[in-house]
Amino acid sequence: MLRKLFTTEQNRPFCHAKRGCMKEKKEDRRISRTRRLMHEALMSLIVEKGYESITVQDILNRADVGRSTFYAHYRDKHELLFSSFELLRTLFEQQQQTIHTSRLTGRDPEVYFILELFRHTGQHHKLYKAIAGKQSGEMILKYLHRYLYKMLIGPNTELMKKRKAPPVPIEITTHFLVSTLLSLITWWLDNNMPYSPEKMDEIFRIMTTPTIEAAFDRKTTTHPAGSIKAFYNLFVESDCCP
Amino acid sequence: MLRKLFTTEQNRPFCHAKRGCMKEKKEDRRISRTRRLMHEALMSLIVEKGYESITVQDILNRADVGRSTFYAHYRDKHELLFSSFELLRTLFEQQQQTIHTSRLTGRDPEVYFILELFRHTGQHHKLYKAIAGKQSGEMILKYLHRYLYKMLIGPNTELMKKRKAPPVPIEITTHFLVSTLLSLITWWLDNNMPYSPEKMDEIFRIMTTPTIEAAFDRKTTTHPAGSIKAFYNLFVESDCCP
DNA sequence: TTCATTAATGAATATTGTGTTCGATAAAAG
DNA sequence: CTTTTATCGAACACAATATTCATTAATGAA
Repeated sequence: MLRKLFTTEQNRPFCHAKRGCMKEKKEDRRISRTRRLMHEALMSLIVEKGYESITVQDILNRADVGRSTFYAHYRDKHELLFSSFELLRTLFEQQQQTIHTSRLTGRDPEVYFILELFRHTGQHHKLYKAIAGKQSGEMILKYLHRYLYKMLIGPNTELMKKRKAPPVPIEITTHFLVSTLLSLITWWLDNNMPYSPEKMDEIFRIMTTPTIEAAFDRKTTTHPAGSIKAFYNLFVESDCCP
Repeated sequence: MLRKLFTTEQNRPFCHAKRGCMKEKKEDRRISRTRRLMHEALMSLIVEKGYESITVQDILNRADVGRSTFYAHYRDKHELLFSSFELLRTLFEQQQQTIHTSRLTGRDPEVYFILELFRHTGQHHKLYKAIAGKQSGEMILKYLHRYLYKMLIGPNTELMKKRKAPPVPIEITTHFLVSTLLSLITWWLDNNMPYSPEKMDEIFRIMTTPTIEAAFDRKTTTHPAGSIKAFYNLFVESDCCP
């Protein structure tokens, strides 16, 4: 029975990571092999001809798997793409976790978030280019936007609302920050990463810091560095589960 | 013959505007009527159920035209959407033209570009929401990005490159500015335009002005207003034809 | 008004892509 | 070795796309 595949995994077909899975069930080699093949097929196809124009048949040909096998794993190609993204996301969050715990002493870890994001993106640039580059689909970009929004700013909106009457409404500022970050990442990927992650991190700060100062009430902070620090403090510490 | 429709128009099926068309050929009323019906159908359908999920059959039902009629005009629904955007674009450019010629004396017209863009967007917000809002397809957003890029900055890149060694590469700054503008517009539309075009224009300046100053070499301009002015001077005067 | 032109019609049809089913096969686990 | 189960592959139903062509009717020009 094909459906058995789902019944054994109990409605969580994409639990690739160890996050939350106490029992490290050894996955059937055939399953991981098939999934890997399909992921690789999708990624290479996106780079070649763009996400939208890919058909399931293309994926089957490239991955060399049967039609029924595909639908045993994913409902459609969107779900396949989504699960690719989930793999990267959990990987990044694990790396974040280890970095933060190993840096208990030393300078504030919050400040490194953007840098780590660029590093991680560069590390897996082929995958990220497929997912977030020119050729990707709208769906995943919107999802990324929501994800970064929640990850960076969403849960801490209350903190930001305490400031009285900023010249620019807060929703716009947050929307703007996420858009800027996302546009920097996609630009970087689509232009074959001409600068280092460190440089991109620096650029992000140069471009957003003055805006943050201008958008929030400048008078509440005497030292400009204060507002920047306050903003970066909002970054991590969100238990976001989209 | 249905194909006659295209042979008479000689491979430029969407020459609705006068731009470049010297001979004002009176278009058959049936053609413009059919196209109008299909445009209206598409726009209302996008607002209702989102662009991606619309089928050609939906458009046919809503517009009440025959299947073959649709394909006589447009290759697919993408082309229909694209031609809708073209109508708005030429309308905006005509408005810009008349505004600029009527304001020969007075303050610099370049500065009004963003404001006029917001006003025009607000004026036709239903159409723009369909085209650029949450429900639209990604295709047109990417096209809008390219269009604004060319319109605002692209042709004048040489001018900007004369500045020596700015702290942020110019390509990134331009990309950033277009992304900011686009994200402001889509945010504004998706949130039912809670602020006036004037306020949005102000917000755009508040958010981008400090970045422009930071991204370009601050030391080359003594007066902050100078660099802003220089930037806005780059805006208009482009004969962009995407 | 008349008349040649041509856009629109609608029904038929080929084509493509999606998603499902099921018995047979082969690989993995125990 | 035996049981389990993921994969195969071919068939199928279905939905949507895109094309065709003879017929109808609206249009613009005389």
